[in-house]
Amino acid sequence: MTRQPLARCRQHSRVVVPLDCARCAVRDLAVCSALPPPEADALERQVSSHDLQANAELARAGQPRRHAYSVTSGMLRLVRTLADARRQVVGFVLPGHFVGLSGHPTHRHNIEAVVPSRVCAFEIDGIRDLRGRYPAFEHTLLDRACRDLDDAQDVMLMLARLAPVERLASFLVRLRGQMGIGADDPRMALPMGRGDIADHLGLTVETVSRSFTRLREQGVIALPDPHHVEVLDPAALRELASALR
Amino acid sequence: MTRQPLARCRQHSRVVVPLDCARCAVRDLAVCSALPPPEADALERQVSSHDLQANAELARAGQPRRHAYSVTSGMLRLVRTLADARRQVVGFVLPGHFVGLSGHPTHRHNIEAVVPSRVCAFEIDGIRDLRGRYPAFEHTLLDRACRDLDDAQDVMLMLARLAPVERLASFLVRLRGQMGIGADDPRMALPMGRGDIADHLGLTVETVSRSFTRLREQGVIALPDPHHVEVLDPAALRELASALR
DNA sequence: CGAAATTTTGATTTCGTTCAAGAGATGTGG
DNA sequence: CCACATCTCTTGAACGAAATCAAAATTTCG
Repeated sequence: MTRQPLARCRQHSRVVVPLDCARCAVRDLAVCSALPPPEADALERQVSSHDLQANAELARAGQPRRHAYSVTSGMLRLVRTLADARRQVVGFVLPGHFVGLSGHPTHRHNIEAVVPSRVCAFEIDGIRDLRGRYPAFEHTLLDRACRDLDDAQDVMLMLARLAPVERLASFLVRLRGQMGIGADDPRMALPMGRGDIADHLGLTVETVSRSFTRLREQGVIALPDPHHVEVLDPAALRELASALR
Repeated sequence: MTRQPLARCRQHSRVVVPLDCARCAVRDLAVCSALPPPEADALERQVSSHDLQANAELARAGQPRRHAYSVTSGMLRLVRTLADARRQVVGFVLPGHFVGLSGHPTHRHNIEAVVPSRVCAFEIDGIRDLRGRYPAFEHTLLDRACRDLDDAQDVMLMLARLAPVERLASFLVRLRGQMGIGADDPRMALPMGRGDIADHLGLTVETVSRSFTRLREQGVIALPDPHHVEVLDPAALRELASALR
């Protein structure tokens, strides 16, 4: 139920930048890799790259769905808001991931940048076209949709049945997975604020903050600053995040 | 956190029945319709039909994923359970719907019959094969996966931010949609028990029961018996279920 | 460096859970 | 087909955990 700072809609919250797929940092992660090189070029012609500043809105709920996006750098959040400002962050989108594909003709949530980010925008029509022509592309999309569905079900269990500290632990474990952080590396960055975490976990900012404090007091994590976590006791964290596979 | 009656594992909880796709009640709803008639026959050879009695287990979490299922009659539930018996009903599966497709090699939840049901079981390998050979089939699967993902996100918002009465209202509206009940028909059946509803909504049985009572007291619904609801004030119900699109 | 925003901590209230018991439905065997 | 036993659902009372309200501490950024 956190009130989010309005996305700054001033002129340069969103800037088109030159496209350079050959040097794309997430090329092998991204859906693009599902296409053979010549067709990847065809895709490239339909794609535009955009720089977003923090809190910029890439799409708004209810708008016609014209593009899908692949994140190159930074982090996006998917946000659903009720009339009375109750908010839910459905998920965070990290580099290499794809967002915005759906049968619905309109967006079902806002897509916003958590931090300054860069995305590739794909024309929906072009995607439909490529889906029809390159089975491998459609195959990749279906695999990803299945994985997203599995993740969504993890989140559902968390929201339905876990206590606040367990939700936070589960979130940290899940995020480490998404970020590809190895079990050996204790450090992790939390680009999003407490409000976003609260709205993702179905809690208030205060409860999230208290949960962080409890994990710290129990020696499970250290908090050099609000945006950096060090996992001191990975086993304990995993134990709390029982929801995880 | 409701303890569920154990699935009766006696001999005939699951029975193979003769297959008759031509007379399938859900033929045009089901994924089968994505294949042209000759190939539908190929599919038919890989499919087996099963009768399940109430609470029979079709799959158990952790088991290798060998089949996916299309429901012909009755109702299934997808259940995730934690070590300490906390339970979540991820979703209910109605006739014409498809379940069990995922990249994961093992099942992530139990698949159980809510009431006596009939399903068609598809070999996972056969599906993979058909996906490769018939783009229209894969296309249908992707569309369905996207829709399931949208639904999952509706549920996430409900779990994260709605009050008990709102959750129940949202559930009733959603179920009516899934069941294809028209706005003109006030009656609906609730095949599942209060425990399943509670575990779907992230509440206790008591709170679900009280929420039903409150909706009844407010004149929004009537409850001829615990398994039948009559929607007296559809507008009020929709208003409460604000989560809905 | 200083102002604004974010995060943390504390006190109080509220709502859903828990515990307990009674009412009603279901289904089995006589 | 009915009586009885069992299971499910509903209702009530007490408790407790998270929300809310309030304010101090810390971080961020111009």
